[in-house]
Amino acid sequence: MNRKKPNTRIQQKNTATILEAALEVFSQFGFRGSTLDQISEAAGMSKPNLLYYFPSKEAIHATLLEELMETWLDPLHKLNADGEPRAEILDYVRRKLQMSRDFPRESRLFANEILQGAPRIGGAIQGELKDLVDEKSKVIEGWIEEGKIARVNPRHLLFSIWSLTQHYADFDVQVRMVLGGEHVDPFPDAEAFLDTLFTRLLDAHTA
Amino acid sequence: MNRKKPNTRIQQKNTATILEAALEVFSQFGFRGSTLDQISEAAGMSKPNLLYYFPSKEAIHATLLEELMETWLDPLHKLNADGEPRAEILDYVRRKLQMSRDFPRESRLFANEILQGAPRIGGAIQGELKDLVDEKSKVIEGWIEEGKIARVNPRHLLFSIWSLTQHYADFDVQVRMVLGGEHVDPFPDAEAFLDTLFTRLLDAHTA
DNA sequence: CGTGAGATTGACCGAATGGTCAAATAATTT
DNA sequence: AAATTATTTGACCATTCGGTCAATCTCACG
Repeated sequence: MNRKKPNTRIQQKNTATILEAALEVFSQFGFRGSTLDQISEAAGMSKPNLLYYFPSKEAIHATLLEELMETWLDPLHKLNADGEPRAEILDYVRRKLQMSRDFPRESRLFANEILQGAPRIGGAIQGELKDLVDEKSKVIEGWIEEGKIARVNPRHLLFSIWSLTQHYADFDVQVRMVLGGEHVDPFPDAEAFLDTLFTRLLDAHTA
Repeated sequence: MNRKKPNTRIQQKNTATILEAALEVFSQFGFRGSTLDQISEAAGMSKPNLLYYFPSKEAIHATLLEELMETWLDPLHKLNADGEPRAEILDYVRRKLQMSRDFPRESRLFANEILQGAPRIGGAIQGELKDLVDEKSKVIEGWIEEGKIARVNPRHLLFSIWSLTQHYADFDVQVRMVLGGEHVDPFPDAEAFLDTLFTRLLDAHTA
């Protein structure tokens, strides 16, 4: 009766396999640039079998984006108003950078969606994300008023954290090409750089 | 005889119209996600007419990317080793941000290409761009050694400038949604924020 | 073992895609 | 104005696309 929840082990395994393959493909080519044949090949099963587990290409994509939004908002949720301001923000930066390292495909999936005008997650952006940003901006504003961190535009501070950290996932290819060999791991240097950057930004003339 | 250069006025006008339309479409949907029908409709001419001026979909895309690379490298070229370090870098940031405001589609076209693994401009990235970055990194390194700016990783400094400025073009939709109304212009605040950010980053403990 | 529900796929469909071609139209030249 | 050349497009083609379907295969359970 319930068509949505995977019940048997086979169903669980296959939906997971499909979503994994779809993430690989969608994150690289975007929704319209990806084909069910690509996904089915990546998943190692026939195209009709994909559509046995998901009603359509769009349903697969939608499921991925749904899961993504949770993962995506989580690090910001953890920004604790009662914590030590500098440490809270620097930890947030580190968590976001870690996500770029560990889940680059998710980052690219998100980037693709936004690049195309957020046609499928515009609601979540204007709703959940905006609300969360409003809330956390007030927290940051409070820290500024208390003199705990230097004065900055809170919303643009968040934008800067997103862009700087996601850059290492979304533009990974460029980063590695510019740095030289492909064997190079940019992340240690990136973390050190971002640490320095945000420390200097937030500590400025805060004795 | 010469099939590459637009000679007559009609040719010049039409190739320009086509490239303009193609930029609009490719920048939103990426190469594989865009269709010749979309482009021909956006250009206000028939599909066979597109292919009268360009041999293929790929040729249109390639032409756009070629033009783009010049535009893209130009601001960094202007970073002057003999100028005042802080002003040079801040001017570079402002130029890049201005490009995000004035040429957001070019930025998205570039982002799409990199997201897909830079299959068509990988060469230019490993060649021209890497060389330019190597050169300018030495300049920045020199400024650091002279004590003109605070110590930072020059390459990651450049990455940070790219990511922060391009974010306002590539993620424009998200930025506007999070900030509230669509009538809001994020750029004045963005410029002020980036000014502050890089000033604090580069001035730190440089008496 | 048998059987029936669940899982899998080859063959196929209509629509869309990149691209061709011949015929028509508009400029340009003589 | 006639002839030549450049431009434009409707009709078409082969391929690929998302999706369907009927026919199989598999496997848990009696």
